[in-house]
Amino acid sequence: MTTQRGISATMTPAAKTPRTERGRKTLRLLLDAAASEFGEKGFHESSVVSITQRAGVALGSFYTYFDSKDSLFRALVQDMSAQVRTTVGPVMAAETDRLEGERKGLAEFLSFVRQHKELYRIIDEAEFVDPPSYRAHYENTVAGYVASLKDAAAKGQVRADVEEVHAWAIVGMNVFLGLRYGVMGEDRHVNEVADIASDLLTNGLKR
Amino acid sequence: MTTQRGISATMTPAAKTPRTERGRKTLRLLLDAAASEFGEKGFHESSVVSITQRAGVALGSFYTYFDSKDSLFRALVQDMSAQVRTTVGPVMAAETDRLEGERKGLAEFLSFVRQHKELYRIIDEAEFVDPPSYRAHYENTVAGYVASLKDAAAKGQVRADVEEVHAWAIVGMNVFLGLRYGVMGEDRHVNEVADIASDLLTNGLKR
DNA sequence: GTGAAAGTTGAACCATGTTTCAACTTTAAG
DNA sequence: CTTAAAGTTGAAACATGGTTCAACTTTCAC
Repeated sequence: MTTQRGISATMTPAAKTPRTERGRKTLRLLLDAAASEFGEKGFHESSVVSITQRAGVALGSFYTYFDSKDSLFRALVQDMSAQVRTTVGPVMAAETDRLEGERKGLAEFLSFVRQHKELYRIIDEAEFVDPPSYRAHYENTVAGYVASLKDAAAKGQVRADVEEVHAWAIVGMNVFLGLRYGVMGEDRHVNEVADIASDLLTNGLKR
Repeated sequence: MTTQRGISATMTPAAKTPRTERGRKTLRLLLDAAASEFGEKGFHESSVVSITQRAGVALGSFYTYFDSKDSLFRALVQDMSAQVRTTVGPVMAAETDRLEGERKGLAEFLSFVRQHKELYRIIDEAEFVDPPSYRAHYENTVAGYVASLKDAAAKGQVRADVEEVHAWAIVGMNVFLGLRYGVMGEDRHVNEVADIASDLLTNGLKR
């Protein structure tokens, strides 16, 4: 479940930039350890001590790279939010038909969640630990949906009256499907779920 | 935002039952104070000291009624979960047509959330403080949806193939609409949102 | 009225965990 | 090589806040 990744371009000064190779390595160790720890125990049950132990680094070293436990969490949320966007976005955009893009996008999202359960949980907890990050994450997501839905409407691919309410509804749908069929259990095939949801979204519930 | 309510029948032994009138009054003071405090600050920022201060009761009295801060939280989640069900359920059930029931139910849910922002937030945090309660809350909700959708399908009111995936999708939709148009902002009329969502759910996105 | 049960009180105890810091080691540029 | 900057270390200071408890007050059934 450990995510091997570098320090992305979107990583803000939440983390103090290391100057040497050794420093970069230590920072990455801390970030990966934190992702696992937060994912398993949640923010408040996680401790800096335990994170540094996981990382195989001394307690004091933590404060070479982060101002506080909170600032580490903030860094992680931003990193993860960006990861979701850059993973799912392109898959959706690649499709010319918006509804087909939605289906493919949901399948990709479910796979992503299954591979990154810990990161998914981190975003959820941001609602309480760092509300602005949480809001920003969903507002960004929804804004993207509104734009792309209006675009599709102009092309006649979906109904003409799409707006913000539809976008929130769709995002909520996807988030809960991710929670149930990504995090809570994997008792359904990703494509099966995506097909059913896509059909519901396209044609509605009426018979 | 303070919810004046008695000790409901569904309240489990999480709280020690008081034997006198005076005791019942104190317990109610503590529950109401806790609902406000958890709603404003979240579980971990809330303290037993502060809750007892709000309630105008001595610190030690808290432990006359609850084993721990956790057990208080658990009592609150159960109480609130039941409140949502008993408020929204009947409104939905009163309608003979399932799709119309869904519209009315969502409108009722949005109103409920606006009046009980603090309780809504408490359920969300249960994902981290008390996962079993959280799971139970949504699994109960979804189970109810599945049953009622299958019932409607038998009557020919909705498509015949409705199943669990649809239910999770609908619940996710409603939860996010509640988050956005109930908690985050009230910039839309409850009925407007319910109408749009209901239309989407009935007819889908295709033009 | 009376006394045993119920309820109240808040200081003290205790556990946990964040943050600081001064001595020490490693790195890498010149 | 040399040495200043970067990085490391972990014990200790510090802060917070949950929980206990023994003395005290109120309630209410008889």
